[in-house]
Amino acid sequence: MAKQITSQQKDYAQWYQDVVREAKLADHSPVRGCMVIRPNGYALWENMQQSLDQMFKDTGHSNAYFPLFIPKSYLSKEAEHVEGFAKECAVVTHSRLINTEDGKVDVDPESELEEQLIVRPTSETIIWDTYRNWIQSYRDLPLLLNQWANVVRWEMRTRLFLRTMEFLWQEGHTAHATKEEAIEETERMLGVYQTFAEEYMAMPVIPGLKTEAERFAGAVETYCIEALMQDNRALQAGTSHFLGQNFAKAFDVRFQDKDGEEKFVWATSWGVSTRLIGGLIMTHSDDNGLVLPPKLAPVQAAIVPIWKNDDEKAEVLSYAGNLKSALKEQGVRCILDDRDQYKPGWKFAQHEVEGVPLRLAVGPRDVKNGNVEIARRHDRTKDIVEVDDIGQKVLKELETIQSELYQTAKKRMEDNTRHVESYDEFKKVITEDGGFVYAHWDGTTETELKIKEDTKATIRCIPFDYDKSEPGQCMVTGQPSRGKVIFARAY
RNA sequence: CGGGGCGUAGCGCAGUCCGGUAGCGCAUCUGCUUUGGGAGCAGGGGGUCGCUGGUUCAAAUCCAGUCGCCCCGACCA
Repeated sequence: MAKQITSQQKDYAQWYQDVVREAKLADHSPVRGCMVIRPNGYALWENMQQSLDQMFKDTGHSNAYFPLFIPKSYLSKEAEHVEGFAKECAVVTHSRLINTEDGKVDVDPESELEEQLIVRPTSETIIWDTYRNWIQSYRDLPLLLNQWANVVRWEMRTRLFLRTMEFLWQEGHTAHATKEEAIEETERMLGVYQTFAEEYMAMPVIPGLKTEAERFAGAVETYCIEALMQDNRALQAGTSHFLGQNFAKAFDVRFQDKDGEEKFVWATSWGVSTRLIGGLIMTHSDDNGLVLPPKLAPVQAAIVPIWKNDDEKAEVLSYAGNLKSALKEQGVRCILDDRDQYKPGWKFAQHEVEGVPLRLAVGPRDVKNGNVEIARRHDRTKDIVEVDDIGQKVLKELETIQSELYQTAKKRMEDNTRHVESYDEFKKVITEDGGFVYAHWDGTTETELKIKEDTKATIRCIPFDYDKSEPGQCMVTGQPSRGKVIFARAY
């Protein structure tokens, strides 16, 4: 039925691209590595934004906006930070174009900038430079800001939503008087991300700590949530960083504490991006196209009327109109697809490939019998139900779907999480099964890199229950290990 | 940056080997019939064949450049 979608089994990467295209989420732009987010994709992002934004507000944060351009010199102020991002920065060097004789345009060599500008790959530097001016006293703390923005990272290899050169995200940047408070904030926001991933995206995640090799450039600790995609590769879905006093020192952000002493502030930053859309696709969708969780679906229910002649059309549309009102009354995001130029079958297929969770079909038969046909996208089941109390019934269906999507995804993650004891076993499992693999590791970057080189697997995180797990010996070196960490091949 | 693939109508492609009026499917427009899982028939519109140069009576096709995009790897959210 699906038009142009390669099966997951045949070629998962191609399937992913096909779904993005057929569900009209995004197009490739004329510029390599950039994407045009189409209305369907952007509506999804808006719903994500809305939910997250509310959660940020509920935890005391305010939104602000910092500039796209960052003076080049700022990047050099925090040594590790610059090292992490230097290789992927877009640089603005000129400010003008001129017309050339052959009717084209060229950069005006005379417009060269005195100080070149970096297009932000992230905003720590410009924000901390600003915070210096805003923070003098402990009374100015904590400073809890977030911004919704685009950032640019000059990537070698891109994939729509998962890694593009420009992407949309939010970045929270907070300043605190004490280390403890900053760590608490880092953990709190990771919790927000976990809640969002699980309750809204219906995407189970494992929260944990990044190893030194995977840590954000400039952070003391990076916390993350890791999800497992249908092809058994891991996806870092969100990160929250405890920045210590690194940026405070680099940008000289001090405050006078209650005890009268001048101290550097403690910092955090945290972000999720349009990458989440990629994660959403690879968590729930199938060979028929996109599957969306009701809480984030731009359209939760599509009503498709069916008629043969004008008389039927009139009565079916009237019936369907009442149906729509009943759903709207319950706050269901629904559309009545009364387009005349498409046949019902075409509409069924379109809403299916675009991931609309519920389809309500009504024809003359239903009008006569007081029924509605309800079709669920995620498991492709259909039922005829009585139209009485349809609003409540639909709400209930949406709740069930949301929960079933989560349960299915969670079971898949659990079924693909394995424990190994030896390196041979590890290599076999990583290669043949993929998924999350718990194994003992001696805690050194050297061993981690060797494993990566041997198997392409990286440590996705040191899970939070690490200290509770059994000590053992590193599967590679035999050195003592405090507990098992989670490996996977990742996006 | 390596390996592979592709640039021909809005989209997907054939045509290129072997040079000879630029085609097919979908989409689009008009009309009629249709409508419970991507409708049928008839008629129409739409193209600097990525770009530059060369060979030739003649180039989408051959030759030499060049630009771009996609996929797979190395780096990364």
